[in-house]
Amino acid sequence: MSIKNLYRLDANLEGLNIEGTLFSGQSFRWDNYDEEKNTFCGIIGDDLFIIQRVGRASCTIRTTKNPGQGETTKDFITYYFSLDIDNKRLFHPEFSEHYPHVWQLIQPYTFIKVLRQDAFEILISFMCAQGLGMRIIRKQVSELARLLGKKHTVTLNNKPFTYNSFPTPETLAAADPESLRFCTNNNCIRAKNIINAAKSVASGRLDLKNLCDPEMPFETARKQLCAQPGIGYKIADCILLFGLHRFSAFPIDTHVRQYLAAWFSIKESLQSLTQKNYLFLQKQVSSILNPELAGFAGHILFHCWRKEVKHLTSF
DNA sequence: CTCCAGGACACTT
DNA sequence: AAGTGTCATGGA
Repeated sequence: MSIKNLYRLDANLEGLNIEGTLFSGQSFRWDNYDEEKNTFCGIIGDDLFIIQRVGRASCTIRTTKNPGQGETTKDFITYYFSLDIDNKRLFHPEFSEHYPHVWQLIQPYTFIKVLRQDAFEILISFMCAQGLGMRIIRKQVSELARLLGKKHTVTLNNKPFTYNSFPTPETLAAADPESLRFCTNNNCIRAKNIINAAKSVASGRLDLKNLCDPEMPFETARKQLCAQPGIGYKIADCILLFGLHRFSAFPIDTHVRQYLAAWFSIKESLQSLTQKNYLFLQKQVSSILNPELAGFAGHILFHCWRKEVKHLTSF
């Protein structure tokens, strides 16, 4: 295994709330880097990223990533952290008048970015997310990487630092369900579904690049995802939002249901979440949030609800 | 022991 | 098509 030297990139990431962004529960491969203060450590593809906050609006990034052809590392960061999206567009101007209490509460969270993450990694990660807590989801994802991902070692602070990439579709497709269940919270059905999805991607039957293409209608993309065993509307919407960069996708889970009822007085939100009700709630949301970026905005509400109201700390 | 955690699916009406 | 029950499993 090769040891690469990290190089330093100074980037002015104005308006990027790093802690909120990385711990908002959308990415399961970012964590605190305990050796340095205010520093976060993430794995994107084969590369390690160490991001340290410097002052209020700026941070230092160290990464193993080499600038690709025609793309600088800063370009990549801009894309990955969605710095091209102006968060002021997320909420209608009237929002603060209609929901002053919510508006006040979300102020510290309005800088949060939805990350444009790798489609396959997100596909599998959110398949691990049905009916489980955030902590266990993270555990599953890191176990998958540890068991089947490519191992890398780099020098960090003059010491070797080891991390694993997320497994490729081919590797996961070839995995054995009985051994994979140790990565899926001991759930054999989930292990099977994940292998099946990996096979679909590896064989080209499920073309993630195609799903990512804005030319493909949203509903068509969602339908293709839901055709996979183990993926319903909710997980499909998560994949669309975080992995396929469709910021209109608005996943509704137990927390979203709670805030839809508490903050926006949508009483149907407390009824059972049937498919019909799920779609009905999404329709209601489209009249509250900018439909084009509803999922992006929803993620800010999601994070704020969990932290400010539920006082949850695990992300 | 009970309840909850970023649901999905088969099985009735 | 729409509603209801069942499955699954570790952690608080």
